Amino acid sequence: MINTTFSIGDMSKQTGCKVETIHYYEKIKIMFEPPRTPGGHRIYSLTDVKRLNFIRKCRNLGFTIEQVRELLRFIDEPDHYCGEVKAMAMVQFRAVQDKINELKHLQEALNTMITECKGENYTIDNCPIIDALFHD
Amino acid sequence: MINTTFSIGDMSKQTGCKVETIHYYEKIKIMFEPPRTPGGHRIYSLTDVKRLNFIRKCRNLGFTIEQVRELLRFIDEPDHYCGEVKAMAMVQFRAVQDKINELKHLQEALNTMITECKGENYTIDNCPIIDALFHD
DNA sequence: TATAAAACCTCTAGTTACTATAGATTCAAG
DNA sequence: CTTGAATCTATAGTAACTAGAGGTTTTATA
Repeated sequence: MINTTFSIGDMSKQTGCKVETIHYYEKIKIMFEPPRTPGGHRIYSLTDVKRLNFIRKCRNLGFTIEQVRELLRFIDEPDHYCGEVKAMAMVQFRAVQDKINELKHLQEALNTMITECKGENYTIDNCPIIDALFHD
Repeated sequence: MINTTFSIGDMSKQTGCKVETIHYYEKIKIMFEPPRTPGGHRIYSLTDVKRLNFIRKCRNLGFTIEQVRELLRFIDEPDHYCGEVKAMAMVQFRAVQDKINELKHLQEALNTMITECKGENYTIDNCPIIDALFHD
């Protein structure tokens, strides 16, 4: 069949995106309002499934909704260049790198505290972790 | 002076924590309600400054407010052991490690897309990034 | 001491990206 | 034809703040 249709539940299964989230994406207008059955249930096409997949993948890559919205503009409107997309991906790459560095610092701090702490039966009074955190 | 006092603005400067956030911490009861001036302004002590510093440091280390609340219980209530604190720090350490691994995967995916993309004058139609995201 | 500006007060609503609930309706299977 | 699953709309809740309105108090300067 060329014109397969999907209920919102089908879409949900295809994409791993919850039904409520699809409603939400429609509300914030990154998914289009689909046609309805006479009873009012949403009818989706394969294009919709692909679009939703795109959105989910972008989200998993750490793009914000607003960034996804921008990427979708590239798709929805003609006259955009691949370079624009690449630039966004590179910005995102650097943002991820920053986040990784930050977390590494954090991990070091935790590690220092953990290795210095004897644990067990020592009381809070002389716990190096509390100490490190509490006394500047 | 032994009993130095601080206005909420002083506290804010000492800790780098916004005034509104201090209000918020009071509302959710991780900071105590301090005494007031006759006019109703909050009066803080050095202990309050230290407590707020503790909270901010924990937050910067990635602890949630609820985890901070638990750590504060260790401080506020006697009869707790250092080992409990250490255990929480270790759980946090592992959580951070997981997050780092996740971000590294994400970064690889982005990198693959970026290196495959010629950018520049190529149109959206044959952009490998859009392609990778859109066509499953 | 008067006054004006800065800081503070309370309360409410907004942020991000969903998630969860309630109560009603529609659809699909037997 | 009936029943249970899926769907509908609308609203409120989540985390951890942030921002704003509109009013009062404090502090610094003239």
